[in-house]
Amino acid sequence: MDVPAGEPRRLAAVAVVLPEGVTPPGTRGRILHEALALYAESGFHGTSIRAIASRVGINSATLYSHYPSKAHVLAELVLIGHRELHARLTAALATHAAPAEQLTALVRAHVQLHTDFPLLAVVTDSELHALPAELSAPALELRDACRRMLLDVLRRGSEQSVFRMPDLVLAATAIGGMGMRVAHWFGPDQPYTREQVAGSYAHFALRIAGAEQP
Amino acid sequence: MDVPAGEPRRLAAVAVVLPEGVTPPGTRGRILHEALALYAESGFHGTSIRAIASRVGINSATLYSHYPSKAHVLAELVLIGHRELHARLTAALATHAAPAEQLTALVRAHVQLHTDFPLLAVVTDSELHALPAELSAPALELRDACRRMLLDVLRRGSEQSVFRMPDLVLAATAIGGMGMRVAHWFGPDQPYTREQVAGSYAHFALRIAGAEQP
Amino acid sequence: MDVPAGEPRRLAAVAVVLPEGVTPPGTRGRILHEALALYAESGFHGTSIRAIASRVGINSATLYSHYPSKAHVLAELVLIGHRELHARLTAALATHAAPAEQLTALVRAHVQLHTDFPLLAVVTDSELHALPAELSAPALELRDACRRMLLDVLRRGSEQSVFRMPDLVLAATAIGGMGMRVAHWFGPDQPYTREQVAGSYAHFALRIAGAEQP
Amino acid sequence: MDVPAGEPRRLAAVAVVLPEGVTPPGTRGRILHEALALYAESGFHGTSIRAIASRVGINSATLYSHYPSKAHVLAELVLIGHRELHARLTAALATHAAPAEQLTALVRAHVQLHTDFPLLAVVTDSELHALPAELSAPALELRDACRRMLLDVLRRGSEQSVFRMPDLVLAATAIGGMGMRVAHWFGPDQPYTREQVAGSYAHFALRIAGAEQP
DNA sequence: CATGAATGAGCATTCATTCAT
DNA sequence: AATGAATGAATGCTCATTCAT
Repeated sequence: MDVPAGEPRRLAAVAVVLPEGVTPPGTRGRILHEALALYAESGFHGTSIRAIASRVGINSATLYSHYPSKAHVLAELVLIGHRELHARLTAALATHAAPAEQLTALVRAHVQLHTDFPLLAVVTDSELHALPAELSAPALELRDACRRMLLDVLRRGSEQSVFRMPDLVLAATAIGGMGMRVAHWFGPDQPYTREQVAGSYAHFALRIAGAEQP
Repeated sequence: MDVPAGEPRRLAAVAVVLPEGVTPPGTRGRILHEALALYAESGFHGTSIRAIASRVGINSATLYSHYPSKAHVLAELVLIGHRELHARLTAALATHAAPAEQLTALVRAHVQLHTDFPLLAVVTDSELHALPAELSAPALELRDACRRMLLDVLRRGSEQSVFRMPDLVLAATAIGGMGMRVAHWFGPDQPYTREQVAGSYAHFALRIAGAEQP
Repeated sequence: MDVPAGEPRRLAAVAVVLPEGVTPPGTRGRILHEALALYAESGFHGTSIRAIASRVGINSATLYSHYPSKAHVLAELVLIGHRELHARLTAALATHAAPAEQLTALVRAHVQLHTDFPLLAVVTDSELHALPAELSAPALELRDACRRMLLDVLRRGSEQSVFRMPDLVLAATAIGGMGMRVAHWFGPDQPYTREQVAGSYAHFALRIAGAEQP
Repeated sequence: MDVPAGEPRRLAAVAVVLPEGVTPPGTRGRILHEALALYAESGFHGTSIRAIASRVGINSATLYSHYPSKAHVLAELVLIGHRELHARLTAALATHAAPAEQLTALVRAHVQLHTDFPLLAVVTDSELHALPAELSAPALELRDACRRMLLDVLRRGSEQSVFRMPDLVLAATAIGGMGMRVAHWFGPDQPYTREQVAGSYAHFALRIAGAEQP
């Protein structure tokens, strides 16, 4: 029931994009790019240090001049992804004060992160568990903060009777879950723009929350 | 924004459960069980044939008396998962004729598959891409059939003006996506029963579809 | 300088032929046939017990009802080959009393063994060394007897001044060596009959021995 | 009828010798040496990468820093062997213009290659078929060129009525075959020098060709 | 006689990582 | 910063052989 047509690849997107400003320059940045492409396609355990190095055009030993281990490369990607999500959600939340507008902004931001950086989102969501606890901890804190933002908005909307939903936490899981999945099917082969998807999903979120319909 | 509290594990569930009647007997079935546990926790590439064999209590070479390769073990799991989903959705669809009731039944079935067999669902959804095309093909056909069931119900509901949504396909991706994610957080550590989750999610789906609210 | 055109296969012939009367009946005989084909093509170490069993159409365990080990199958082939050679050479020697006629008969028999049973000859010559000493011993005795037959004929011819050659042993190695190589290139793809090859090689042997030319 | 006394070993020689100047330096060269010894004794399939590495004194993984596969090690040996043969035959041919002298030089060179590098000759002749076609192709071309050199000399000798033989191609197979076999029995345990063997075999070749005897 | 399941040892190869240069 | 060589451990898988049925 993952809707757009089923190909065996893990995601539909191809372009390897990282948020601006956060990618380190030079070889270190190229390592990050190529690792992202491979981790997204084949997963952390399915990707070898040699495969990354080969795509970068360096010797695999050289990678260790830039990162202390294969896991640290993933950790940096996972952290970049979570930081970008957290920053966007924080900014979205600040644009409005009313829960309905905040929920809209939050979901739009969440979805657009997944349309703008689908590879990063897939890696951030699906490969985090491959990291040892001490490397995933910073990302997990950000993830928790993001989760609380959504729950807070839903709670305030409920308290103000702007929202009406059977269960707050379940609504949050539903809204979060549908957004995360976008990274897997969004890509150049389907007809929607990022704004269309984000807008529709924000609309769905309002409906899930039981917001008064305009 | 994956809501219940963040631990580094890939899913919250622990019990290894497979649908009744489809698990082969004897050693072959035990291999399937232990492989499911490991594939769910560490992924296909993160799981070694020796790790599976060791949990089963057999020599790793013995595994090859039952499956021709590591990938065939995954292929059987993935196929079982898709078959169970397809069977449940088909049965759900048959219980009613009206789109709203059908959508409710469909989403309840979809969600309950993810609460009843969370490990299988995670493997089915996340590890399918590790298979060579010829091994994933049967599952992909079933997946496509499931996708069409959901789209058909939404389409008929729209045509009968029972549903009202901005875009049919996007609604389907949202409904499907939120259900798939359930496998990751549902487990013994959270307070909801399978019926509560299924009921709430069916409710959310109706709202996403813009169904007339009672 | 192995003359007919160079293909990567080990020998040109294809038909799997064993001497009449010596092949055991039933499954045991079929094992011998298929083992011969595989040992000739890929060598003892390059052939697995399962490959033999698969060609025979039996389970690999069944092979052990007929032979105590993989090496014993080879040992039987090697012994059959040496027995056939020894029998033919003995018969050839008995047909005449004069050294020149004896040498002719001996070389014709030697060459024809290699044209009649090229696979067996290749296995007999090239795979014997893969056997443990106790399994190869009976064949080695026969091989030694064959060697002595040739040397004796050459010696008697020399003593009677029918032959005239720089060195007896070296002549024997040359005559033996050229005959052994026949198994590698003789086959249906080249224009000579077994009689033509045998006749020419016998002629060459007489010349090597420095026999009076008719 | 392989004449010098029968031991179960594949060849009588022990010293591992490779042509000067062509062996790569350092670890790569040592790998080549030890692989030659083992391939000659036990064949390609009977030799493990670990056995080679152990004789070299390196970890088996280190071998892959020098050769991409076990087959590539054999391919290099087989190519060295064929190159050396081709070079020696070419040089031999150039020393004289008359067919009889050319045949003598050719056979002396052929035989001496087998006395000087018996292990290499055995591997070159007997293990080539274990290579995939693309790895054996360069050697097969050289082998073909060598074959044509011998045939050309025999043909010119026949045309000039210096040689007189029943069949050109069969004479070539005989001359080539007897030379190849030398690698198997020549060694420290027998009384002939390389020059004695080469001289006698050249003499035999002239007789096979039916050359006018001085 | 034949089998399917089982095994311990071994296979070629790849792994992430280290280190001297 | 970058490399080629090196390594110990591990990879998926095949080996010849055994054994209960």
